[in-house]
Amino acid sequence: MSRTKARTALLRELEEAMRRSSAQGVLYGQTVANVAGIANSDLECMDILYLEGRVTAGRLAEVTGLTTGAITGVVDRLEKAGLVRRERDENDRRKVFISVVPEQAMKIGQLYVPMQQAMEKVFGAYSEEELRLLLRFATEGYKGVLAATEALKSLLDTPPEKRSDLKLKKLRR
Amino acid sequence: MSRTKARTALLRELEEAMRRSSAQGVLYGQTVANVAGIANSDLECMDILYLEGRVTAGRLAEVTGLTTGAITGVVDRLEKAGLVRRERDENDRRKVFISVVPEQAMKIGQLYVPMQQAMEKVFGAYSEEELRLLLRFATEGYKGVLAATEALKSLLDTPPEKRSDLKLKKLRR
DNA sequence: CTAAATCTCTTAGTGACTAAGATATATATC
DNA sequence: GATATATATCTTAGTCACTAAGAGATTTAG
Repeated sequence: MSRTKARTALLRELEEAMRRSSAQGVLYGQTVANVAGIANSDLECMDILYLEGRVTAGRLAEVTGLTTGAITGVVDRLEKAGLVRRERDENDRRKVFISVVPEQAMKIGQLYVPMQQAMEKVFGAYSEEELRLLLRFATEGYKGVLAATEALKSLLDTPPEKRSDLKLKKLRR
Repeated sequence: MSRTKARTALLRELEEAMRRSSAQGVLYGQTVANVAGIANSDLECMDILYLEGRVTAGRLAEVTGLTTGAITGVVDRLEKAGLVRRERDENDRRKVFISVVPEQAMKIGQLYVPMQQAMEKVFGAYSEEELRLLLRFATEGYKGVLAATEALKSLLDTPPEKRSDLKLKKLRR
């Protein structure tokens, strides 16, 4: 019994700690956007472009969950800031590929240096085996949160009379 | 050397996994706000109220980094939704305390159930000792990110000519 | 008692977003 | 090959949460 209680307390602490560090991570991202002088969504798109390389406007809309109209605005701003370029696909001229301008984008990359250094320092204190445990946890955690998100979204498709009587708005993705 | 390389690769994977799960966590929060039919900041304030209990409008502005004007809007919306109540401080009648209406707020709490279940399931696969490691990591990680955020913000106070030539906007916190 | 400080709210203006539809191009059908 | 349908992006009009600045209202200091 005492064993179980200790574990319960540990789990609560863990949840709290995870929440806090996650919230702080969000704040870091917002600060990066602020310092770079771009909107939050703009930074998110830069991130996607960095991960996926050359990507169409429609794909950005898909991944971010924004409308194509909003993406037009995002790309306009990023282009004006010299961070990305629009390139029409020569095979399918309806498509517009967005690609980063590496020299400019690198300046944004610089803003992640403090974070990387902090993380290096933290990771430095762990053995390789411990790091593997952390990796396993991060991977499983991601899957768990993804599943939870889907579960939550599916509430929206449940007819309202079968749900709690919260006032609900349409979800936009 | 091969040892070092393996570790480097592990670290990269870890960073990537952390980033992904963190991004998914943000998405979960946005989904909660969407399902509840309130704005993101409104949910953040509910969160603070839940953690800190009865809190003044000014304190909400402080913690969220929003202006007091924005908080007036947040509280207006939350009050209209029946989630919080405004109460004037009888000792200092300039102050307005905000407190949650438990019955209504509980409905929002329900929206975190899928997440909690997912997390329980993930945590279930770990021994108590492993959980302690995760807690240590989460705690240290939080501190690291916090420090990194401060370091990044301090760039803003550095005179522009000593910084990279990024176009910068004023930060708002 | 008056001046300054503190706390919230109001006002005017801005920027990112959505929904709906316009435009341009590509694909399928007869 | 012409016409209809589908696809990809952009445009337009309107909305909503936000900021900056300052207007009450009340408290604290001199």
